[in-house]
Amino acid sequence: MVTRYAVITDAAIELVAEHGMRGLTHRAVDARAALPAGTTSAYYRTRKALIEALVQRLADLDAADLEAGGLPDDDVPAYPRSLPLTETDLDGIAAATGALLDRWLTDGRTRALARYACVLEATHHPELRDILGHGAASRVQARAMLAAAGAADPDRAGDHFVACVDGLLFDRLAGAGALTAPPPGTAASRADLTKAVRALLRAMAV
Amino acid sequence: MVTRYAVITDAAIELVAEHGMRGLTHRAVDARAALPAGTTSAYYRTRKALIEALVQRLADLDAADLEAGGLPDDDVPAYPRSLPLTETDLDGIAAATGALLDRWLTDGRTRALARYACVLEATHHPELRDILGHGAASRVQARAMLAAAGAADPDRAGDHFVACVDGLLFDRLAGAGALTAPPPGTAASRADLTKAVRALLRAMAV
DNA sequence: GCTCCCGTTCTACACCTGTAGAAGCGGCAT
DNA sequence: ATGCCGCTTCTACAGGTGTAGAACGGGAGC
Repeated sequence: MVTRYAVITDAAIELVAEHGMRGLTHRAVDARAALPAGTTSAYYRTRKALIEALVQRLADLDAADLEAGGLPDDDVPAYPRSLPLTETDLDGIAAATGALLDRWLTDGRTRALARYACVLEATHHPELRDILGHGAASRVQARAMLAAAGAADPDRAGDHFVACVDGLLFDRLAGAGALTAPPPGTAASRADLTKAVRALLRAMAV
Repeated sequence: MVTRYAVITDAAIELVAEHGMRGLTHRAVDARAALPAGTTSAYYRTRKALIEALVQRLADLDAADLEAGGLPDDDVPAYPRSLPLTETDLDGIAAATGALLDRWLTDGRTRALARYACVLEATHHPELRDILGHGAASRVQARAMLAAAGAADPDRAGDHFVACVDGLLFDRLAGAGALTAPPPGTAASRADLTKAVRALLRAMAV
């Protein structure tokens, strides 16, 4: 059974992805989740509480994905749900990352868009940053990988790496690079992303 | 003499940077620009018109910076206002890019934040994308540079490059990497960014 | 049976926002 | 000076939004 809290926060995520933070209102969430009017307002009295719950939900979903390790998604077996922690071969890492990025562009698009909106929001609401714990997991992963690959300063390099990967993702999500890039969800897209990530890894691992 | 249009759109940019798109209202702009109530509403009857003007203003400001080429800023002589188009030495390009990025983190922070908010907004309002012409200039520049550096596929590589650079910027703007990164505005910050960009260039130029 | 309680649903209300139109005002041409 | 015309300023108003609290309902405990 899905708790009502999850129903509400999931609807909130969809709204933010579709209409931006501005589209997030108590009543809109009720409508989107097909709940009786006033429900969201009862569960999260203030808007701040609603946003925090939304961000927490994003973090929880990520944690669940991480939990699954590199295992394929039940729903979409072609994709991993997160990077395999054990992998040390750079080509393998790049391929997995490329696939993962492509997933964020297709199935995960909603969540990805909501996340960027929240990260931006965290700029003027620091408490969100703590909840989001911004990409702490991927950061740790990246550092470990680069350390294993023999980078001189794996911590800095790891941070640069995840920032760049986030940039690649954002670029396509926002449709900036989408004009020239291969369409998401295709093998070409995965290959292109993999290639970029591979280059990044090679660059950072020195 | 500064036109009233510029006063309004500049105030709008500040508002968006500080409080997000949600903070952008006709009345808030009036207050921020210390204009009589109702002024913004008279100049831009609809909210959509206001946003489009804001985005256009961002584009114009960028164009003005580009116009200045790699020349130092009048206000802040330590920084260039855009990348030198002529430069072909990779180390030189990296240094200039690093300095430029650091500028976006300090003096240009407001504009940078507003831009990211608008890019995100463009996700659900495609007409904004056309106005913003997303980073077309930097894209062209990057492609040319990488072509000169002998990259195999300079167009794709150039796009990857600007996406990654944007990622580095966003990462620090949003305060994600800001915890571990050197504080902006310092030589250390510039060095760190330059190093990351240098690595990127090396990676993409193959 | 009645009672109490907690989760749910409904209503109220002050305030904010977008947008339209009226009122005011200064200069220009007649 | 008179009348006209543009810019500017003010006011109105219909929704929308955040938040609080009242009404409802059904199951647990007596």
